[in-house]
Amino acid sequence: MKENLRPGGRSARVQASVHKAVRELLAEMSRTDVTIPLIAGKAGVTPSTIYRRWGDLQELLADVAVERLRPDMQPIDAGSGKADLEAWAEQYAEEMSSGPGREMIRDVLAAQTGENACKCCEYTRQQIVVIADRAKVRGEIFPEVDLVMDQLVAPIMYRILFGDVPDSARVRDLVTRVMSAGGRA
Amino acid sequence: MKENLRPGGRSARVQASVHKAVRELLAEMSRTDVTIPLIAGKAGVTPSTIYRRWGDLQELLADVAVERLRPDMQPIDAGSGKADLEAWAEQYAEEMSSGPGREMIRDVLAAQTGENACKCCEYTRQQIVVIADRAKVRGEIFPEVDLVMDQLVAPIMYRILFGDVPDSARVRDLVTRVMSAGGRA
DNA sequence: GCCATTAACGCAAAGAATTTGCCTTTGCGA
DNA sequence: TCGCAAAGGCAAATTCTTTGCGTTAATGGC
Repeated sequence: MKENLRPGGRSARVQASVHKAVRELLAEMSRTDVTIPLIAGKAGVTPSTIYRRWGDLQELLADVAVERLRPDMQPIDAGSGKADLEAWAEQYAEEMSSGPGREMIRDVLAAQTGENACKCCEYTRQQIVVIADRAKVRGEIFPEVDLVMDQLVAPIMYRILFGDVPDSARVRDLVTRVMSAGGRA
Repeated sequence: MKENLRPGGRSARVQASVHKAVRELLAEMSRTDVTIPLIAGKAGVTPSTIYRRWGDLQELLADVAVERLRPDMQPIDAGSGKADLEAWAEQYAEEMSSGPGREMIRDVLAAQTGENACKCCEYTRQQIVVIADRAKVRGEIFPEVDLVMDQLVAPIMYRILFGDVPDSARVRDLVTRVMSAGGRA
């Protein structure tokens, strides 16, 4: 794979217009009504182009979803590691358990390629790393990033995926627990 | 929904033969090659029957997957709460991270109906409850079931879903942590 | 036990999506 | 500039999905 995605390339243009078409269609109709011929029409390409590049609708949706799941900013600085983590976790839980959030996660996980799911996990991890680094610079005690992934991110995501939306109180509990459980310099 | 599934009913027969056909087809070919007409042919029904009952392939696969994810036995008794949990968690992680295991989870999560995912989570929870009850009968200290779900099951599942297969050592660490973290009578 | 009711299925035709072969265009490097 | 290789357009063939209508099987009242 050569990943011919230089800004001016034809591949890049096609990808951009197809992604844009998907985002617009998802915004204006139900996910189950979106089809590849529809996307192709809106994007100004032929369906066969999409089939050849993405294989099927599932993969295309996963591709678009993972892009939308990329954080668009650093976690806000709330003054301390715990406050940072609390603020971040609440926002994360809220975004991910919203209708569109759940659909994006589903799209990412439903794709055959595990690659997109990895990316998605990596984005989250990076956010935690930023918070952890900030805490370390302040000289605070902060748990290992892996511990936060296991004890905070994983439970939030598990509940969202398996039917039970976590509320703010529970998220705060999780934060408190992870902060007291594995702290170290 | 009336759930006309008495053993002798026609609905029950159709469901059984369709499920069986799906299981057999999944065993002998790739998931992406399985189609509804194929299943219908093998099950001895017409495709329209399947479309009307399940809606699409995704829902049917989810239906079959959740059935296969139902535990077929109680967690083994290894002598103590911690040993029970360790044995159970290792087996769970292994089954779920195997190729077929991952596919079943994906199928369940990819379906639009969250119902199947809930069931799946409930099955797991029940297994933990059994282990917890057994520990309590023995007079042992054992953590709350919710805590075990958050700190053991969720991390295992998160890693499986988002690309990183947990090995035995990590599973044991998780068990140790949850046993020491939240123990109570 | 028999008949009316209704939900589910089979069949087949119509409609929509997917695959594929072949040709053209585009971007890249010699 | 030219040739090469990768990607896209087009259209035909195939396959899947939807739907209307008639039939069958299970259920409940009598």
